Amino acid sequence: MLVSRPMTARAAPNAKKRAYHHGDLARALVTAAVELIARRGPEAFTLREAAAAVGVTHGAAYRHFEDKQALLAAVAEEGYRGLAQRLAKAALVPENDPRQRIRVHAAAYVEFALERPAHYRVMWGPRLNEDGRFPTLEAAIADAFSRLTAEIERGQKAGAFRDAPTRDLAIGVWIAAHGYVELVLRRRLKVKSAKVAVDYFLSLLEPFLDGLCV
Amino acid sequence: MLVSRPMTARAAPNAKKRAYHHGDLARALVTAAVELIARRGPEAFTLREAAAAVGVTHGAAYRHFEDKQALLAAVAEEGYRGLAQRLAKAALVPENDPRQRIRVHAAAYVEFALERPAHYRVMWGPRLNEDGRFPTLEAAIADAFSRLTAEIERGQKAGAFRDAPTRDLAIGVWIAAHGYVELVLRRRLKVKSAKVAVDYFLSLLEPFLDGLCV
DNA sequence: ACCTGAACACCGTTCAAGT
DNA sequence: ACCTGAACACCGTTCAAGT
Repeated sequence: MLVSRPMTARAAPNAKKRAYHHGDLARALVTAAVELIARRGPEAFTLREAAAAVGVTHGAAYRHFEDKQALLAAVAEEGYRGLAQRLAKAALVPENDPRQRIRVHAAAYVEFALERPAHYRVMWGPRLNEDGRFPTLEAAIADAFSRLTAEIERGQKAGAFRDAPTRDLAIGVWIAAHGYVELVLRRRLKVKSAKVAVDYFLSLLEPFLDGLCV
Repeated sequence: MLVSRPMTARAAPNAKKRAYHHGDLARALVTAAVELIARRGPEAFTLREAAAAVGVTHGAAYRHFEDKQALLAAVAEEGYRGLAQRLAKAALVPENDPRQRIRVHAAAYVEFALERPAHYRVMWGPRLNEDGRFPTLEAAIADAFSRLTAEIERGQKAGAFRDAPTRDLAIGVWIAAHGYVELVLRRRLKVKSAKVAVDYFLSLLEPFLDGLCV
């Protein structure tokens, strides 16, 4: 986790210690990386460009991140935190029908991914799955996923959902949502707009929801 | 430096045009790429190493492939052809229950992916989705997917599946299978063996199958 | 402690030149 | 026509040196 420093990038109007010290270079690099990735895609992203974007030599990044993957892990982590927030917001809808609540959560997931396709792809980056190398990332993933589990549990407690392992049903929603997002992002499925994409996903989910509800 | 150069399987046994002509360099590069990727992962794969593996200068690859992506597209295409074959084999099971037939197809998909995780990841490579750049790849994808559609149609004609658009139900199976594979390959889900992974997937699919069947 | 500047060992891509 | 050899413009990573 990042330790707060006296000076942040956007504060200090007449700061003078910019000579070679940056306020919070780690944070600034992540922010720059998120923006660069959103603009030009994860494949085009380079450490050097991120460093240049915050006005620093590329070697400086290694004082804060072990390597490029570590920076990407931080980017992914921020993504999962945003996803968790979005799902938390979904949980606040004034709706009591458990089935409809699952729809709202599933829609929130897909919406989030399609709003930031490049960032979402970093969240599934190939080098982010090395056994326990990025524990805070794993925690963020678990936290986001727990929102789905909590919602399934709610429906089960209300007696609306089938009596199967809660976690398994939550994974069922997750694989459907993620699989769908991939099909769209990889253009296996052409969609005219994000809204159409979300509605179509909800229609695909209907058989599962029928099976989910008792 | 002596590099062994395996002739392609169907090439002339005692061809002598090795001077600087290769029998079928395009094919050989794809084969070498598939093997390298399987051994060291898609991220570590380089054009130069593939060229070296077949005993040719890296620049030579450009006589046969426009760029690295074109070679990867050929690798992906071969993957989808293998997947289509596997699904075709699944369709031959002596089983008439439509629901069980879908299980067999879904299991075949996941098995295939987990047998060759690196190759499977190339099949979903980020640069393979550019509008119509690789038409033969797109055809191979469509062919593989059509096996799922055909199976859903079969069940619908038998009156076993719900009366929803055939394609939508097939996509439902696809997103579940692909989403699940991703969770496993990206270690979001830990599985002890491929067999356990397949069985677990089938259990996750049950709610969908309940909703699919009328 | 934090960053620079220069180096290193790689890449993908291009292209004149050979055969 | 097909391939080589050398070049080009990049990468990620490392590290002595500056402040």
